[in-house]
Amino acid sequence: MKQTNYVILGLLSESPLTGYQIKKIIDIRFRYFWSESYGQLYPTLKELNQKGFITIIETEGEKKRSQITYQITNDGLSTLCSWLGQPVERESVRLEILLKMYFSHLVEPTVMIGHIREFQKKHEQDLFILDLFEQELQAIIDKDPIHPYVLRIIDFGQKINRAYLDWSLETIKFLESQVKK
Amino acid sequence: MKQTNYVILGLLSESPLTGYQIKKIIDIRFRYFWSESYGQLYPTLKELNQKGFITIIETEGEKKRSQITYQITNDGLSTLCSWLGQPVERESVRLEILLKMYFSHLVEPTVMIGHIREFQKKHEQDLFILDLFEQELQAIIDKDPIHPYVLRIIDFGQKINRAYLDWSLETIKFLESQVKK
DNA sequence: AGTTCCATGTAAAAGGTTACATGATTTT
DNA sequence: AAAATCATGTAACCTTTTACATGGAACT
Repeated sequence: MKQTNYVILGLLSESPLTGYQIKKIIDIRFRYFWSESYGQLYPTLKELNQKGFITIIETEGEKKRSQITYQITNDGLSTLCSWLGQPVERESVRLEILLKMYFSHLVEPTVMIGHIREFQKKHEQDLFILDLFEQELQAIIDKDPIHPYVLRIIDFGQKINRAYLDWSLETIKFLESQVKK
Repeated sequence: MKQTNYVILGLLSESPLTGYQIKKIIDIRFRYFWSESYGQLYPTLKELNQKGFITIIETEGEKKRSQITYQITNDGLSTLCSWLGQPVERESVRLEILLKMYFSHLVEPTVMIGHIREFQKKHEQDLFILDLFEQELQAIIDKDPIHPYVLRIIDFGQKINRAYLDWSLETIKFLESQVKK
């Protein structure tokens, strides 16, 4: 079963959510290690519902706005737990910037400097947001047993982004030394 | 045009290669930031050939073993260079281990400790190989103007893998503290 | 009145993996 | 003689993105 299923089951194991809310959570909290598109999410929600791993609750409960809130079932929860026990299989990383860096001796060093500055800007922002998250979470760390787990994934993001930024600085320095030649 | 095209063009910009050799280089040198399958590579080589970005040389030049060596054309080279000038677009990272970590409060801490130890082992090996690469390259750094560029991508790999390993150690420590409870 | 956000969805295309087939060569 | 590696390729399948359509609600 594709991974999208488990992301959905995992998020629904915490609380009932709509497809739209699931997408937002992935975009914000999982941004630096996961992504999903609507074209993937909505059909998968339907499939999970058909299989009985999730059910619909309070369709148009109070609001008239069309929204479908899903809840995980016992079947869904045990499927999720059995997946958690399986060995980690897929680890896919594809960084175009490294591909470009590798071949960038073919163009002016300034070209690559531009790319890396963009990369740097993006990951400075990511790190900034993660640091905020961490602070907020540290303040309420004991309120929920999940919090220390969340902190671990925030820490991962921080470490990775710091590595990205270190590399960017060093690489810009190197490329600037190439310009002078 | 999909990224596979540019990986191929990039590698052929250094020297003529067969599809099989391209695959091996990607598996070894680009392992920690890129991957390609044969099902993707061979058809793409055909397409690039049809478009005139690469040509076939010395098909069965000396050896009788069926092998097709490709060479980049001027068209291919200028296509590659124009891509190098375009802003970096896709940066896809999908780490199942973080997904599992996020939801792992649902299972025994020992389960996740097992997963992380595997992860750790894998990236210790990666780092070991990168350190070897670095040493070899440092010894011949002045022999080719490309070498300092290659060193930059090795450095990236080292930084990322060190971040992975730091995180693994800290996270195993945290999970072990959860076991005792 | 217009824009933005909420919210769901689909169809087509693109991207990518897996499993298989084939056969030569080299190593054990 | 068997196993591993070199080498190419394809077809089926799965996964994922993109672009579009729809319309209500909230904000400005």
